[in-house]
Amino acid sequence: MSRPIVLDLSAVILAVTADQPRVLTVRRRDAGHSTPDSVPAMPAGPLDPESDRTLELALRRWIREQTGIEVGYVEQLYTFADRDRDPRERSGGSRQVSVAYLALVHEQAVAAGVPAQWQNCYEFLPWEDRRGATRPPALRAALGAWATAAPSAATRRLREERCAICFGLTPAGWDGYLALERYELLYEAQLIGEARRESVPRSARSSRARDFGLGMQLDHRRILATALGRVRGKLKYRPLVFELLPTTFTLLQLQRVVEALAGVRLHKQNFRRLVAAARLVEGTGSIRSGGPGRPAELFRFRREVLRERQGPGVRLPVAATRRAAR
Amino acid sequence: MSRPIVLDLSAVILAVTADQPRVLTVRRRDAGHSTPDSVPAMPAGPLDPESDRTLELALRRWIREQTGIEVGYVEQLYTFADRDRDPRERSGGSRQVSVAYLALVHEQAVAAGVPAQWQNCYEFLPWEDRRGATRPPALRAALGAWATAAPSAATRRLREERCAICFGLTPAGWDGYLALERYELLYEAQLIGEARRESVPRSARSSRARDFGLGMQLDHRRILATALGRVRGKLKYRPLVFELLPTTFTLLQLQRVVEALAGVRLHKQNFRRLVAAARLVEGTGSIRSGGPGRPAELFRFRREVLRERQGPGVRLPVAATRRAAR
DNA sequence: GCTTTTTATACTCATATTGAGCATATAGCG
DNA sequence: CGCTATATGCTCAATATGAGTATAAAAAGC
Repeated sequence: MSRPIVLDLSAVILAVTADQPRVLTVRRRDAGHSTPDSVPAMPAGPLDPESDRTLELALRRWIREQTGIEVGYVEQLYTFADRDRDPRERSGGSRQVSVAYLALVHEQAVAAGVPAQWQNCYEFLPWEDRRGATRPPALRAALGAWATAAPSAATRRLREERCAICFGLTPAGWDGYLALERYELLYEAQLIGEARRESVPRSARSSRARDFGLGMQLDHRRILATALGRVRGKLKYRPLVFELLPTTFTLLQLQRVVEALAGVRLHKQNFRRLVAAARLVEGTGSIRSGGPGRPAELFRFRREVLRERQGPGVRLPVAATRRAAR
Repeated sequence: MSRPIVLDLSAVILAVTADQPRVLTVRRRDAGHSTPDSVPAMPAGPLDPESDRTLELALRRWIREQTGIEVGYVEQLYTFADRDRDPRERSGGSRQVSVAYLALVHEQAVAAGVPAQWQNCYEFLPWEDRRGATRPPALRAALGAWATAAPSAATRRLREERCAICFGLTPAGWDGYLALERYELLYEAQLIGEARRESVPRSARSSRARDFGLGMQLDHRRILATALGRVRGKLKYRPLVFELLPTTFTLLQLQRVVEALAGVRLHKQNFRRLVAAARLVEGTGSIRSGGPGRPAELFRFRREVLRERQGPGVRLPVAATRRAAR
């Protein structure tokens, strides 16, 4: 019989806390991984072809077992199956296929003793956060060097064009949806640690190459980039944000969650006009004070919007993302 | 060792010809299927975990072998893995997982002797075509009957609400993107032949239940619905249409392809204003005559639009889809 | 040759949406 | 009180959208 297939379920579990998108990571204790235990990974585990009726049920089971957390909204992301994406394969093991899922939750405490941890998504993909001045300053230079190092003038122009589109240096501006394209560009440019870890024996690794952001096990950072791109795209036409918010919230809370995911700042007055016009939310009458500033009204999601509007979501203004590109 | 996993690649290969979206189907000759050979299926074949480096390469290999056609644009759609989605499993076989892909091509002739065939997508999903008066007239009544037959008043209201949203009976109008939701609704309502074929022994099948549209093998119609929804959504923010058009085309050709996929009619003058304003195309100067009417200028896709615009695509006007709903 | 039909393309116009501000209200704090 | 921070209301110009009208240029029918 031919080499067997192992089908893994992996979960990108996202929450937004304190204006930051957070991802739930585990420190895997499985044997067989060549990467050290200290490298974070997504919760993941194999499908049991006998007893798991659906992929989603298997996924929820693994999440529960590995993190103790119950997830609500879940959606399938992508299936990763390139050969040698897992070093276990090279040592003659089975073919490792991974079906990745996206889950959205409110951040909840991890039980004591469970080796799971919430981490800021942008620690792994720092170039994706365009809200402040915190993006990696050396990135642009490194990309320029990569383009210059092209073997031919034509390749060089292609590389420059790709960089310009991916990083918003064109009139089109910054497009949050392209998170995966950016990851793959940086991977090709050897600016992602995993690119070297997987293709070169440990001893021969180029020490000159650098890594922007923290690394993850296997291709889990690619999976995270896929998830981020998907969320950013879907935000615009599905009411996903509300999965990440408490049942009642202020408009600023809503805006901050959108901004955290999209990675850009928005114009406050226009944002509230937008959600008001789209009738995405309704006031509850009650008011939340406590912090500084004038107290804000609490709102809740209007489910009825699904009946009233096509593609109900928070359409991000393009200009805001154009501004962020500067 | 536990029951093995077989990973299939299946391809929804779409083209648009004569104002109709077409899908490439095969008459499978494999043994082991309980469905008769005359039922169409998508091209599909198992991943060879030894020799197939990536899923996409395996997919292209299977498409070539089964249809003789070379596909260009390819994108992963979804992974289907529910238990018992394939009757081969029930007879103690391996777990059947299928990674579905979408491919876009220009319709090309199938070589003689190859058991592949182009068919109109809307023959399988007739309710998805809202361009004319051709939608199944009895569908609405059948859905109404299903809602009425609900076991409780609450369930009934839920069913009615789902029908209204899915079939555009609300102020939100018709949303082409919801193709999969509609399929699943009809499946639940026992208005899809496959729903009965799979859950009930052949002898006990309800003869009263009906099927709107032609059936396909296994869950391939569900996969087709997934593909249609994906194309319709992505059309709006990616220049997918041009994969289906020759290098030069008239604006009416472009509009007809969009309409065929979206399943709705569009306002001609506004459509050309839209593509002109988005700078998606550029005139070639040459002119195509031959048919009736004033000759039209030939246009070509402007690749540069990727640098200039965010989410470059054919944003369908919502109102057009609202009109179609009436 | 003239009319009808069919398609292409230009232009109009009222209305809606967007981007960017200004202005004012109401809290906590030193 | 004055300062700062947030909430919320409102304006205004620039664009985009929906729905037409008008005219041009071909083929087909007679």
